[in-house]
Amino acid sequence: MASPDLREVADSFVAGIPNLRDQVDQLVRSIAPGSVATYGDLAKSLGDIAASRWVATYLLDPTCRVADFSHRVVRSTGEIGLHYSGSSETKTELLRAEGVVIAKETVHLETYRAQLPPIGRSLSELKAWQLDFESPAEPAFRLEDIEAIGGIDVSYGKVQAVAACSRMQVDGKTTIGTQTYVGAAEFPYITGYLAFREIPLHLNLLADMQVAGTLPDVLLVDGNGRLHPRRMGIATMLGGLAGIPTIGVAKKLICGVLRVPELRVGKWEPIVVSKDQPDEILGYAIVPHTKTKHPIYVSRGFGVDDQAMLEIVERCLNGHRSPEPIYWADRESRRHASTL
DNA sequence: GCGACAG
DNA sequence: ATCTTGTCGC
Repeated sequence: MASPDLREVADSFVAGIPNLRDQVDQLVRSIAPGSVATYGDLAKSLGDIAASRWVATYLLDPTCRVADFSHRVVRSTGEIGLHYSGSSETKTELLRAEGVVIAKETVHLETYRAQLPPIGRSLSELKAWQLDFESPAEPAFRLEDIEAIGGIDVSYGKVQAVAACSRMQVDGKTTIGTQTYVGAAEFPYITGYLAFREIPLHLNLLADMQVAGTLPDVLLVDGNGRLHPRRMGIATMLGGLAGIPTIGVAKKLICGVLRVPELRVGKWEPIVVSKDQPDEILGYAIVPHTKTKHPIYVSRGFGVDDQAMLEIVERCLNGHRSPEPIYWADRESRRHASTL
């Protein structure tokens, strides 16, 4: 299997990501004076209610390009909510001036709710992309053939972000080296869509490593793999795009439930879709050491079976909560980002 | 009122 | 993820 030019993979991936800010701007401008929409209405027009918190955050930012129209966006309860000016009274007065009746700081949504236009090429399309994503054939993974285990993470500075990949020997604990890549993270963080925020940085870093001949044989990714609402977390998508075996390692549970009531330090326990489906295992949780009560959540990314996955992660556990490659990538990317 | 979700 | 002080513990 010819390995792909990762710079080209990065460029074409980026080309397929919509600009959510532009789309929210367009939607907000479409709300006529005298009517309102909710943050959730806008998110649904983008294609996923999960974006509602980001929409609210964006519209409350004073530098937002549609700040002058953002008073027309209220909470799902009809409550006026916050305003970029810092004053809900200002927001209320702006709405009243446009003829909207407000009682008890609340709008009657049934009366004033605007009809929003549909948006093409947005979150709905990204969701479909995740559901339809076709991973290339997974080459047989042979644990005895690997020479380097990588860990990849992203930290954020004022303007730009830094991706770092640290490589360790097969013992999982001996450092070989770290490479970094600085770039912009354009796409916002929305639960379930982390891949579209961080993979552009990941792929460009991996492209640099491809040139340098330093690509690891397996990559631990800060985030989930199969343990994802659509079974397509960042680790799975990155591995499929780059053709590199990956494992997802997260610090918080995004979905699913623990199959057992309690975790024991150092013991893997399955995470399943629900108590009713105890056989569909999405990933595994483990409390890595005595110092912490917090588990990590590990799931298959691409090209590695569950048994090899757990063996690799175990080798990398060395007194920190995260496996060493991720621990170091996090440390280095954060240190670099703090200087930006 | 509560659940409630990677980075 | 980031914003943030001192503080508790190994």
